[in-house]
Amino acid sequence: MGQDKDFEYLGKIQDYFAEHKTLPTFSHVAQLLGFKSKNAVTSFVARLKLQGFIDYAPDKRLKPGRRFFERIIAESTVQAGFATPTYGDSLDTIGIDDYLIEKPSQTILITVRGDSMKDAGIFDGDVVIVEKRAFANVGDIVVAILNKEFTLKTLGKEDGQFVLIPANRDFPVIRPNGDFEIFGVVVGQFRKYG
Amino acid sequence: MGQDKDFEYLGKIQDYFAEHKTLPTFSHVAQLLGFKSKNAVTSFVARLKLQGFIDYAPDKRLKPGRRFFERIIAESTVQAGFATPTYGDSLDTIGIDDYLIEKPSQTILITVRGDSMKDAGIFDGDVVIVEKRAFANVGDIVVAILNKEFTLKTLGKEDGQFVLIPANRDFPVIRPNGDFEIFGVVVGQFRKYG
DNA sequence: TGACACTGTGTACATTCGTACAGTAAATTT
DNA sequence: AAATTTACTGTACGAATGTACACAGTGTCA
Repeated sequence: MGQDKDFEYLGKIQDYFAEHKTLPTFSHVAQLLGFKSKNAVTSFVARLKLQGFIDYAPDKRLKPGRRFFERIIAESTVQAGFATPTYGDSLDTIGIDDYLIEKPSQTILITVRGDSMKDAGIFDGDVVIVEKRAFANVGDIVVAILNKEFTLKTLGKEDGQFVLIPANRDFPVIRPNGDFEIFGVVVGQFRKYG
Repeated sequence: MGQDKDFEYLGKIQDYFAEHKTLPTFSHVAQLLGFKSKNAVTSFVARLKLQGFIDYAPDKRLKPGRRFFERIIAESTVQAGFATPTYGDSLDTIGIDDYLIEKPSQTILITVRGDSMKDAGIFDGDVVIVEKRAFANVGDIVVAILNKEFTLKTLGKEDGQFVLIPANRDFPVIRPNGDFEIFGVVVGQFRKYG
């Protein structure tokens, strides 16, 4: 199938975008993919456009289509392993931003310092995605304002009183005497290695 | 200062990018900002370029500069707290993808099943970002192919032999007798709550 | 085998690009 | 008040853009 080759080409264009933050011109695409004619690009682009990977800007130049940033998620199971996925497979495919952030205007990113949420898989240096709102459920990981300080803890309840529980045995459960405020709820987390 | 007006203009251009995933041409910028001449754009762009917000693509068109996507990540410290960032909604959709994925075409996402990397902060259901390559350093978290099965472990060395170390005391260190292959290296991880 | 879609080549072309240069009007400096 | 700088207008222009059309090679399918 030409499909496979198109996806190989798409990969190169995605790499170009990752590097330059803009899509190449027709001529550059031709150069990038080894075509000797710009017209080869025209039809190639038309194919990708049908599938939503590439689109046209108001001025006919190329711009990323709605699926351009999508990524394939493969399933790994400890025992069974997984196969290398391709676009053809009907696996979930997502853009990470869209997946993690639902309400951009109410969402902020916070780099976490300290190990108090270590056992919840939130390490020093991780970034948490926080949706700003005043209400949370027991069990949610929340950003709370306590004594005018922000802190990241799991929201719990003891004897009808809300408590803030760290996910690390070395830290104490906080039982706020006065009141505290919920700044937001952690809806996601990410980490970069290296 | 003209500075303020420039930033106001920059905001409009960032909005344009958020919508179109590409920067406008000089003519469109003029239109967007209410200029009647393209040349007004030339000098305006020159100013933003000096500050690193906008750059030129290989073909002289505009592309986002290194500071264009500056995302507002607040720092949280356990004791000191953090301040609410000012530009709440300038998180663009490309931000996280771009941060986590450097080589899109060689990168795949894998949903992790099992608790074998729990102590490394990789939980059941988390998604890891894997850059496909055959070589890794000791200490890297790798996806290895062992007995035709894929597995996620930390790469270690014992007596000059590579070993695969799970980040969970309940799992054994794997000392491959035969050879194993490195499928890729984990360069990032993310998780969604709720 | 022949018809026919694909994929890419090569040439031609109107449109649009970003830039150069000359000029105006207002703000800033001296 | 004169000189200079800044911010923008307006026209002109070579270069590069994306598109159109004719054509060649390859594989597919009846």
